[in-house]
Amino acid sequence: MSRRPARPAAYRPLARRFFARDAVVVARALVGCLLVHETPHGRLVGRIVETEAYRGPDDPASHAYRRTARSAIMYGPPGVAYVYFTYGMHWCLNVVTGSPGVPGAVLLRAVEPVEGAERMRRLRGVGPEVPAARLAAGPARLTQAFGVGPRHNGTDLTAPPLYLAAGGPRRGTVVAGPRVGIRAARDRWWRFGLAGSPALSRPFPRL
DNA sequence: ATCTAGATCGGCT
DNA sequence: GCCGATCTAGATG
Repeated sequence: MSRRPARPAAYRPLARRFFARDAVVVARALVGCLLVHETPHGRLVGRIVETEAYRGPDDPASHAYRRTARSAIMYGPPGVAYVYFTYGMHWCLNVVTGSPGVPGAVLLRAVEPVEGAERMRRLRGVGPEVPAARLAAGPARLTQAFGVGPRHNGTDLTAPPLYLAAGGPRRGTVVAGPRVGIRAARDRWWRFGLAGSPALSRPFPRL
């Protein structure tokens, strides 16, 4: 019996057309996929356990609700990174969805480390008291653990060094809930997660 | 378990 | 000027 090795020599990037769909569809589909960063110091890999969809002029919570210098990238081609700065100190990573003129993006909120947990620990500046599953359990923790920052804004996420990859058959159930930190449109359940994952930024409310 | 404050600054009303 | 698509440490039930 030949089985998939735990640490394959390479991962298969998701094609650009994967992202050329509605943000809500892509957000749900990305749960279980992989985030890969090939750095000079080694490869960092995490399984995506939490995402959020942000759309365009119909979504008051989205940066692309209005087209501005910052949000213009969400109006561009899909499969591109949108990295923004918030709260004076944090960076968050999105992948642009839809098609030029139809804005959208998916915020990567949490991954469970698959490869490179030790390096992630150093990048986070935390010790062994933090369990591996908590190293990238939040949008700003994720970027810090993966060494992602402003230099990645506008880069292509369908090819190395920083890319998204297929994750094989999805284990577990995808659940939905209101987006975190969003007051507007709380009835739109555009936050998706792997039910019961220890790497979620926070639990999904039971309703 | 749940709350609060404080850090810190770019974007945009 | 105000306010975040956040995180951490510390206090309190």
